[in-house]
Amino acid sequence: MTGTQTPAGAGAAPAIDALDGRLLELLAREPRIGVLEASRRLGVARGTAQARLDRLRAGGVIRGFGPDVDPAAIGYPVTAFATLEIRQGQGEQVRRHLREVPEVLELHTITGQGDMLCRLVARSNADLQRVIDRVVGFEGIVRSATAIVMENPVPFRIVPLVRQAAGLAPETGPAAAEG
Amino acid sequence: MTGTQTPAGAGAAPAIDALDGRLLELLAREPRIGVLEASRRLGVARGTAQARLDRLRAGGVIRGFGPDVDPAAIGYPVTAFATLEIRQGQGEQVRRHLREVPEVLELHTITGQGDMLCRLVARSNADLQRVIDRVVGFEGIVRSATAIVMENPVPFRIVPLVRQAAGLAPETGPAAAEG
DNA sequence: GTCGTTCTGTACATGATGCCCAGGAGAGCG
DNA sequence: CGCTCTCCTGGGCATCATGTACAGAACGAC
Repeated sequence: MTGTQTPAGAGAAPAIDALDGRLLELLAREPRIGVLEASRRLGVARGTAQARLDRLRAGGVIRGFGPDVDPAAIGYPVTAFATLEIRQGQGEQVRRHLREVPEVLELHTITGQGDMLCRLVARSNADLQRVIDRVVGFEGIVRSATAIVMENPVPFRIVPLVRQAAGLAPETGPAAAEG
Repeated sequence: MTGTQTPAGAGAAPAIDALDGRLLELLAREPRIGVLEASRRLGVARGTAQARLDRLRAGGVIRGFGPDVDPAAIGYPVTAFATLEIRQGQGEQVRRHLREVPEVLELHTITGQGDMLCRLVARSNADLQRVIDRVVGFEGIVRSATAIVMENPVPFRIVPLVRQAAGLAPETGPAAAEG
């Protein structure tokens, strides 16, 4: 470990270099790839690729390799974002409430006192009503606004950001948005 | 393609059963696990686990096993959501514009004519201004509102939804929110 | 110049993978 | 009731990747 940096809190942020960036990009594009195959493609020794990967994982850059599950494929094709206004001091209760709702895929607290933003999924537009009722049916929530997702022109991606962080040139190929 | 919508193949989306659900949960919790180890934990033959996994992947339930990269760890600790109002007929241009911005991690079109919602990251609050300027500095965007994420009480998770879809009992353990 | 770090190339033992097959249990159908 | 189809089981096999280790070379820092 080169543990000179000890950034408390937010971002550890050990800037990644070009090799890290290429490794991450490779893993994002072809997750089934192994360390050995990755090292071949990167043109480095296997030990190097392995050391880099270990370092990225230890440094928290790679949180894990969780399966990317498509909610639509398991019966939840409708996605929505709900903005919730929370009564003063009810934040913790609301958090606990929303954590219990499976259809709440993620929850953020955002600027503006008492505001939260959450991503929801539902089995249908009609079912979304049920989900919203359950979500907002809680005393601590004083107001809510829901926006239904119609299309997803840019699915979640990380590769372009990784390339930028690694000092690599922006993608130029035909398919310039993956990962 | 639009990642969230159900693909044209319509007939697909076969409800997953309990074994599928447990397999998905296992993979979500311990991604480094192999098929062999998974089959042991599930108490089924290896061939069964392998067949189930293959089926889940073929059916689009598992899109892949991409590395879960933490933007904060590569120098982008600030997250924000921006709502954009788009001028009639400029949607496609705006999409292409936003696709070119690495800090745009995902983009959705939402209800309300001409509205989009995107997730942004930045190196700092000050840097966020630069990102927003780049995002909204485009003729097709007539208005925008940004909400900075302060906390993330529920990071993106899929396990509770999978359990529900698979007909398994909701999580009851001490740590009831992962994935 | 010398030290410390990183990368290289190689080696080895272990274990997982991909693939195959015969048999058995269960569900649905005629 | 008996049949067939599907799925799961349990085993085997060859190949391949993994984890780990080590000595030497390249590079930059002091």
